[in-house]
Amino acid sequence: MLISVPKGTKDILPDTSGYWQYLEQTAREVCRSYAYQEIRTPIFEHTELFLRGIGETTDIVAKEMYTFVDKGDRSVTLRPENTAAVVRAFIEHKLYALPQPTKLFYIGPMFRYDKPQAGRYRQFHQFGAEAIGAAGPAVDAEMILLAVQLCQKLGLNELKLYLNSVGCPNCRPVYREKLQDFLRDKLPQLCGDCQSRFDKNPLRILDCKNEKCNQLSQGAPHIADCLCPECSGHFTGLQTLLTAAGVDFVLNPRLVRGLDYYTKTAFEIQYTPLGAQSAVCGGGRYDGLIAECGGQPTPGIGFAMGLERILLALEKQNLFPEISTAIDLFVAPMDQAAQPLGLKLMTDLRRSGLTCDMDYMNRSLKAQMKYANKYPARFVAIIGEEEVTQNKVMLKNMTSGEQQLVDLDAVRQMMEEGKDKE
RNA sequence: GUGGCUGUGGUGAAGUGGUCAACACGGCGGAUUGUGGCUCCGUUAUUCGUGGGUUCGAGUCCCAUCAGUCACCCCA
Repeated sequence: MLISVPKGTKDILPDTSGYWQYLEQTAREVCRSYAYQEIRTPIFEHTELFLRGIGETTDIVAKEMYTFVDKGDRSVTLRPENTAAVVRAFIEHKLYALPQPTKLFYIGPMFRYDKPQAGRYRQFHQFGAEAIGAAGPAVDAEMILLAVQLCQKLGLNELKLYLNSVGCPNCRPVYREKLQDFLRDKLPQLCGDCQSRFDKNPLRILDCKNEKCNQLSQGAPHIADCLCPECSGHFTGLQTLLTAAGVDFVLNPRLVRGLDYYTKTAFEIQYTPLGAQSAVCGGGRYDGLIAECGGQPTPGIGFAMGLERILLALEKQNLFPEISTAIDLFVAPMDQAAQPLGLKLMTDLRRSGLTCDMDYMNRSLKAQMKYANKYPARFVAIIGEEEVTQNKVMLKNMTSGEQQLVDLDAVRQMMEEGKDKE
């Protein structure tokens, strides 16, 4: 019986790992230019962290976590997202003692027990950024700019930025009640999911894809109209900043985040061609989270990007860079007696940064030439009996077809000359 | 978690109850016993996701199971 990868996981093979490296590198570059520094937190944390941070009633916590008890009887959980862990680290290592705000980014795998689908895996990867310690809308703007700029740098267009404010503990309950009042008499007509949402999280009803629910919720009060002066000022301030920065956005009063910790700003970047998994990036402000996790009350904002989804979008738009497998030199030994000389040659060249490979399969010379062409190799060094006795190699330039018998020391020189000509 | 579709070699796929499971690409080997990207030749699935069942006989029908995929749900 063959063993395959667990459901919802994937091997990233050499034919695609280059795209991942490109994506990660681009993200790092953008972060560098925004002065965000990388943080690497553990893949698993105490379950308690996510219960408190994300919220016990959210779907993520209620039914999607990989939770287990370890041999020391501790309940631990594979991280389903990384904001709670970053906040934990912020408090644990007293990063608040450093000049504020603390600007961090991360790249790594996350785990959710979901039913797999295109762009949705049980182990998936997120790139995310967090800015902790600053309350004003300018950080919100920077955060959104960072996400947008990364998308632009990757060449993605057709992206839409949606913006909303979900209020704060002062004004959200007020809005919640208004919304419930509006929906109360329509309750029996709503779908089953929405009926149960009515008490738990009525804001999510606005986000329901069911057409009937959608119609019924038309005309519902907008949260933007119910914000307290503080939140409302923050929201308009952010819009002014974004407009000044030349960022297009769409106000979406129905945009709701799925995690409990969000306050004020909520945003999402969508790539519509991806269908049901069109949300490529999502984030927002979480002014209550740090205190919730046991720190001093501290404001914060962040976002996360689904890298598999970004990759899907890049693929759809043909935006992958060319990944070359070319090498500088392929060594073709005619028999095993030629191997020591070949190895020695390669070791010298590799030390000086050249890429070399050799045939290890005792193939015929013809087969070796064919193989060398797959890379392709710029040069091939043929080593037969005669070469071994003379301590030389037959160096062939694969572009020009020229070849000559040369000393080992001369090989590098010839290869560099060849490079100049090209 | 709910529902629809799919499952044949490394890959793309023919085959819809009855002799060796087409074909294409790729891989390997050869035509040239020291030389590539073209051409030609040979070779490459004791077996049709897995396990049961129906039948004289199943890749082909039925059931179960697993996996993939799409939609819902959820979210990045």
